[in-house]
Amino acid sequence: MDAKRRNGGPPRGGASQAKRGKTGGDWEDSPSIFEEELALFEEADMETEEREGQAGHDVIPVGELFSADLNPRWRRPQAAPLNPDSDTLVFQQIDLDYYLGAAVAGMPGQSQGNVPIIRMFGVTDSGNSVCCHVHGFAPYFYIPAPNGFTSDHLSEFKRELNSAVLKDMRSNKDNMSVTVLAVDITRKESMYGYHGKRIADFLRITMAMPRLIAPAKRLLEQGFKFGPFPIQSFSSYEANIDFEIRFMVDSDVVGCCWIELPKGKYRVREERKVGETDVHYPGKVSLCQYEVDVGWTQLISHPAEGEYQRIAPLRVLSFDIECAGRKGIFPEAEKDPVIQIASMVQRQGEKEPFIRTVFTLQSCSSIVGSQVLCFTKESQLLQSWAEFVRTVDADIITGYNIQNFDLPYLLNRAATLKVSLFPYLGRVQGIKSVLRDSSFQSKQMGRRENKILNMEGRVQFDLLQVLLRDYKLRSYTLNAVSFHFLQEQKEDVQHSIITDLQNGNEQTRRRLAVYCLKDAYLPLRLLQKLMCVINYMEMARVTGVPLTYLLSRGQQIKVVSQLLRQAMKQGLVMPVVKPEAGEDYTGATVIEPEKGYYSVPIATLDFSSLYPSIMMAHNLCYTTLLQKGSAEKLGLTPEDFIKTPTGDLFVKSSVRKGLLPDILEDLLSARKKAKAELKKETDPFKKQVLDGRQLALKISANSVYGFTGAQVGKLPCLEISQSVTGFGRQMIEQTKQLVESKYTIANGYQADAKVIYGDTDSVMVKLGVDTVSRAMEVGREAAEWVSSHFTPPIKLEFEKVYYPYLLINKKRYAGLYFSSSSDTHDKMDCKGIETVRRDNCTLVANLINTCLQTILIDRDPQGAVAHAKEVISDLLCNRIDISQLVITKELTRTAQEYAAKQADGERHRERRNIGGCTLEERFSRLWTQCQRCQGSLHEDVLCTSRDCPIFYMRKKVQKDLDDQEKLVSRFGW
DNA sequence: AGGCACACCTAT
DNA sequence: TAAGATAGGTGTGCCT
Repeated sequence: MDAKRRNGGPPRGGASQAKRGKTGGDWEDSPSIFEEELALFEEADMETEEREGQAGHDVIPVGELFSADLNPRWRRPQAAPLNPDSDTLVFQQIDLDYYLGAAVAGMPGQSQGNVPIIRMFGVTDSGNSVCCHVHGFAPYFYIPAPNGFTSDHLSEFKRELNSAVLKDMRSNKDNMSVTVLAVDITRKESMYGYHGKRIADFLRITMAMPRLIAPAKRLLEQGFKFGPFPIQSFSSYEANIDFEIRFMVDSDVVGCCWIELPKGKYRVREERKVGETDVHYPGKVSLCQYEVDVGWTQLISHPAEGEYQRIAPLRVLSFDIECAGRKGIFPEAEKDPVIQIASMVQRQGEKEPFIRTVFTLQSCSSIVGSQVLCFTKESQLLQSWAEFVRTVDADIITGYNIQNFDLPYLLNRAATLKVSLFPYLGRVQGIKSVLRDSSFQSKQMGRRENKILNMEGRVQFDLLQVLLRDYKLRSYTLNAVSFHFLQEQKEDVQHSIITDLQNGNEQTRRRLAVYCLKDAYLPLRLLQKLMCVINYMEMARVTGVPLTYLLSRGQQIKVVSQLLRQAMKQGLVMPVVKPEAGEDYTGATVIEPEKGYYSVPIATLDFSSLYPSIMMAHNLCYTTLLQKGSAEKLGLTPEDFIKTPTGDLFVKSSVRKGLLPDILEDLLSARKKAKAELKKETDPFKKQVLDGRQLALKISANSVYGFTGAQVGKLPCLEISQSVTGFGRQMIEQTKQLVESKYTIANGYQADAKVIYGDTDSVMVKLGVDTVSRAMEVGREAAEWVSSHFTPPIKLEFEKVYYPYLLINKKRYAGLYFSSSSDTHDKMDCKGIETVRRDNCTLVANLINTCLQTILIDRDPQGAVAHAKEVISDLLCNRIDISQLVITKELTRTAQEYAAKQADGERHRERRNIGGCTLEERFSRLWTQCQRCQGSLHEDVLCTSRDCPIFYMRKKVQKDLDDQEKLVSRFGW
């Protein structure tokens, strides 16, 4: 059963269904468009056949045996011999982690016991995979040296701390004797607050393993005594940095960058036979073609510039599974078999997948353009697919909801069938892929329960997760998403008949296989269309975090990574603050709207990148903040610092340039550069990369402010964030004053200009001009003039003209948007109105949308009212498809809660109890019909149950009609 | 009826 | 252990 998308949706969009109207039994229809597409791949393949070997499209009954040699394409290109004495090894690193292992002879670092080893995975230009073990890097943190501390005290401090840490350990299963590797005195300065560039002695404490940092920090905080010093509590610095980030910052490695291992500086690992082990010179442990050891200071990391902007020919594997569920029951891996797995493999940068294959249980007719492998035993199917994954050696694994459905299902199914060789999906031999539960919580995304599966060296890039993070959509089913972005839909197979198709014949199973293949193909198409891989890589490069962090972590880590890099250059260290929620601070101003319908052009002026430019203009940073009394203590004159609108003090850049302004300048100038290159570039692929880059740079710049205001965060600084919003409030107010004072009749203009609305960084101005082009002219001039009143890089820009403009309320308006041309509008822009809100059913959204069009384009408000009345009448007379009345989002979530509850068998706690309505009742109300009126839409049996969707929607539409009428009378049409 | 707390989702 | 920010409209439930 196609379980993961079975989120209980109502029959979707009556139209497409009525058109197709296929039910079980009607299977032997003509080939679908997708099948023709697949067949076209076959023709394209003929050309490359000779070079890459046979694609092998035939149906292959595999039976008891399986051999990867069935298809020579599966393997990566042969790797040329690598001689470390004469060859440099260059690869793009795509995943980076660390493990604890025995030291390798000849490599730097501790030689005793288990040591942390960084592991980088990547791909060379020729498409060969690389696993690189990086040795000698150990985790560390800082504390301020106590008064009177000299190098004579180092060994005693180290000894005492070491024994304290050892004593603190509950169990010492690794039998460690040395936990503290080193303690050094270094000259550093805290990045928090300006204190006259007073560089002080810090102790840099190097630990043997990353997990020893936290206890060492805790012990030092709690109060630590050593030598002649009294017991004291030490604050710590940079003790909360992930080990991977620590390494990347220190070695100047960023996510997805190119790594060069110079000749003579690394060692190649060879394949070892069983029994030939040598603990000091280990053999290959990974499935990668090249496996090497290198000292952490020997590798060269190339900044993503020039030729190193390129992307290696990564292998992207997309897959989808089908299981044969029982009627009406969510498939359970313990009971329901996996019957098909379709896989498509594409090289990043190429247009089409070069491997298209489907593994089926039982026979299946051939499909032109793809390889069908049939199995008689499910366990064989599973094991062979795992071997397929290992053979293809994918760098990126994608699909739709693979993280929370397909992969967990396969793993659990394999465990049920005792397919012992299945759960080794990573690139490191002998590391079992294990399922874990995790819950990720943020204000932005709420609580999200996720399954986590380790697959060392392969990046799991679940398209659903990407879409949930980056796009606000009404529905996240693969079908809806494909339609939205590709105007294409899934193959038409009702999930309820999947089991029947499986139990039919090789023709019905073929139909299922085509469906399954398409579900593996669509994610690839979407990745390509949305440029996800490229955009994520650019984000990793810009912010310096590993690719995987972008999907598994929040926003903060990206800023931390950049902050640490900038701080290191200046000898600054980042304090560890313990997160505690405090009082909210004041945010932006929303100018009281002059509500109404404007049949004159309204010019809109915006501050571009308002918050970043405020931080740059006023040098707001941790390092420039003057804490209470500091100004006097440091003998600063009033010329040395500024007072922000919130009364906070910051030194000027003449005294010290802040880190945050530096980061922002780098980001924004890099963005300018990327945009300039984008303009010049002709190669579409390079263009995509550059566009992804400029987008990443913009997003990164905008997230710096949020980081300083994140009270439960790594380094909140409300003085910065409240000063930023304070400046913003002042600026929007001043902008309003300036515009209204200059553009007056008294100053020789046609009319007195009026700012009718504004939010945070924008003002909407009625300039009193008649035409769009005139509004553009005056708007441009006004923006430039206002800009001259502010400190660079703060800049007010003319952005667009609305004509006409309907201002309903704060954060709710609509208008025809003119920016590229003054003759024709680019679009109808709707903000905050039902049409853009996902908590409304499509009937209401469509109704309002049509009304707005009638009002704004046809300029016929009476027509809008008439339309609303017509819809009401349709509703009362049963002429509206019930699916139009359902809120997809609500439905999806309720269905998911329901499914989750069924899966757990646990008592479900209502998050929001609506009128004592239980989850089951809610589910059934959304899923089917109101229990009382049975969904009747006729007025005679008007249902007044609060839980009746019809009643609810009728009320809603009625209200919207009222609103329309109110609008008409309010604005005097 | 009106006020309040809360949920949800958007604008910026 | 990790988690960007605040402002604000609209609707529901519940109390007085």
